[in-house]
Amino acid sequence: MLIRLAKLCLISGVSGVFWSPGSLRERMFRVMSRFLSNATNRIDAKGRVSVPSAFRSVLAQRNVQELYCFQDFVFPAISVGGPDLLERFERQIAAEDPFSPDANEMSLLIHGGGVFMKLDAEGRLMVTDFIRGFTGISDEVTFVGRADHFQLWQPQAFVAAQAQARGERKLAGKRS
Amino acid sequence: MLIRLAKLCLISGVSGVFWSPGSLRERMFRVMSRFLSNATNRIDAKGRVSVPSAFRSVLAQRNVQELYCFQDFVFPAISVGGPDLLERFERQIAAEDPFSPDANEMSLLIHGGGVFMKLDAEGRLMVTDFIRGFTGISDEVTFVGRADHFQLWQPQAFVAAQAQARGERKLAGKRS
DNA sequence: GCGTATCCCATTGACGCCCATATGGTCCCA
DNA sequence: TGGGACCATATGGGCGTCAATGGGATACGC
Repeated sequence: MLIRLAKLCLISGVSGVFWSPGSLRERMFRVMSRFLSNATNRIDAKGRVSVPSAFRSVLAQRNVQELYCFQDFVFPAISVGGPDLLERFERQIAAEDPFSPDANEMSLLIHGGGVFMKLDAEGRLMVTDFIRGFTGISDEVTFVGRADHFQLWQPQAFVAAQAQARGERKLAGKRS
Repeated sequence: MLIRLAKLCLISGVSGVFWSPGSLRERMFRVMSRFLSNATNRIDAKGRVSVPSAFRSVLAQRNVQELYCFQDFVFPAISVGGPDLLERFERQIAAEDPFSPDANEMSLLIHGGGVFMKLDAEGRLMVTDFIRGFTGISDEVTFVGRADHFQLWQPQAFVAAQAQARGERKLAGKRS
């Protein structure tokens, strides 16, 4: 527990300049905080789970009311961010050849595979079948910060993926 | 030809709606009223199925009373939108040589392969043989949001198509 | 007149909104 | 420095509302 809270404490206090897309105003917001670290919360009998407070305050700072959630392209995880996330994807569609089947597939994933969700008054979200089926989540959720968004993982799947990523980096070379 | 028609679909649809000029307020409105996410509902003994509430409210915001339904150009799915969808296609045809093979075939698909439908008082639509035959739908329908329209899929066909699209994206390494 | 589609009402199960509580941390003061 | 009041967060649960579904009744077309 001590370790978990210590991790969370880091999140709110982060500051510093880093590059991100968007206008100056948007960047000013993002500079102040980002989604960092991870925490595991339980799902209650009604299928709800509390979003970590640190993540909620990041959302509040960014004036994010509705959460755009989609099934991640590479990991068995649900990625969660503001509507700007969806707009970035749509911009990406518009950027590449809009005639390509690629764009059509992209739309199938980000529109057909994406949901807008809202938190309740206590900062909890419903863990729907949409989330459970794709992630394998049953009774616990691991929230993982990814700077401009965060992810929902099945706890064991997360530690496994993290361990594998760590191993691959070790094999890849001695770069930091 | 199929690719060509798919192009027309993308031109008139996804990219055409959301990147048109307009005030921030107008864009906000459009953002709020997109068809997003997917949901699977049962067909009752009379052959009716409830359109998800989220989609119905989008239709209401756009003052869509009659639904224009047509067989999708690339997927085994029925695409559903307002009359404006059909009008965009017709404008597209009018833009080309009216006697060209392209325009001819386009008309064959959007006119010959399209119907108008209405929802009942509870927001349900009849699943006709027109829909069943083309999609393979039997007792359940998956509604899939596609930004400016939505689609009716046979549930298994949808997860298969989505999985394939995701697999191709993963291989391409296009994760943003 | 019979099959089909539309209208209307009932049911129920899920979800949103609200308040309660416990657990653990922080801060203040002796 | 240690104890205790105070606070924040995570979690549990009651309850009302609404959406999804089922089914009877009626209108319409062949």
